[in-house]
Amino acid sequence: MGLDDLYNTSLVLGLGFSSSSTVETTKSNNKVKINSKSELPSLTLSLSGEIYDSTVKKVEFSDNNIKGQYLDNLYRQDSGASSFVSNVSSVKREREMGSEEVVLSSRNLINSTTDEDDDGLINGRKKLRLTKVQSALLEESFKIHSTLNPKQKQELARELKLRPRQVEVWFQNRRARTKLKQTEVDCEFLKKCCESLTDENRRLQKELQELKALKLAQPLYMQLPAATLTMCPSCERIGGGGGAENAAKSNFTMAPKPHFYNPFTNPSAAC
DNA sequence: GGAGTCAATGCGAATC
DNA sequence: GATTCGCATTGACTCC
Repeated sequence: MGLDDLYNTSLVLGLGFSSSSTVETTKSNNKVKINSKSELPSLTLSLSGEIYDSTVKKVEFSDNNIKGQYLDNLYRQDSGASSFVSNVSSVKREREMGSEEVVLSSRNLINSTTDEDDDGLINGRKKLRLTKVQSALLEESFKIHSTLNPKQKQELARELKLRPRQVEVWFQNRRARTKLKQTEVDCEFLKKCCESLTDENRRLQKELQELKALKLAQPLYMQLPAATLTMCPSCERIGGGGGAENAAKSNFTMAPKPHFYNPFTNPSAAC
């Protein structure tokens, strides 16, 4: 099959919705919203060359070179920055978007004839670089909704002159990058939390050690259950049957030094 | 030339 | 069963 056959005689049957309407569905997590107002499915029949640019109605070629250039322009912007080269080997992918099939298959046939063609294609795969305009539009669209429904995908692909699959892949990779970035941010946050908790733990351990040492150094009266010690309401001293003396003798000093008393054993000790 | 970026691929899981 | 997604991976390309 030659280019004449590919380009002039390939008809594309497409099923879609009218461009003036929008679809609305709700997806659980990603908040995809598409308005479903006056949705009218439509069937279109066109030449394969019209797929990526609806403004192109009819193109006639004087020779195969011009035809080839036109084919290239369908897949490339900014001097080759956005070239489509993908071996559509996957059966899964060949199912996608029937209207593109003719063109993709045709291009693939062209590429598959040699390992390297005029564009420097090697094994049918060349790095696609999106143009700034394409990237900007994709980013804008991503800000609005991080996932696309088929209608949005088609629309965006048509605007950007890309395959729907390429738009889909871009969004998948973009989501992956976003997730990776968020993971890195979360990781940093958790690191700081960990450091903070480690410091806090260290401080509390130290405090615990000090309290244990304090307890060992405390006289017996201080080790009484709290319920048995009552602060003297008048002088704010705690009674404790000689505890004060022991406390005074103790090497441990507390400031201000309280007055202990025990109302159960020596109620008169209160001031 | 090695590292990083990013479009593209393949596959399994989930959903309908 | 078809479709879409996430994920791991590949490979082309750029930058230093």
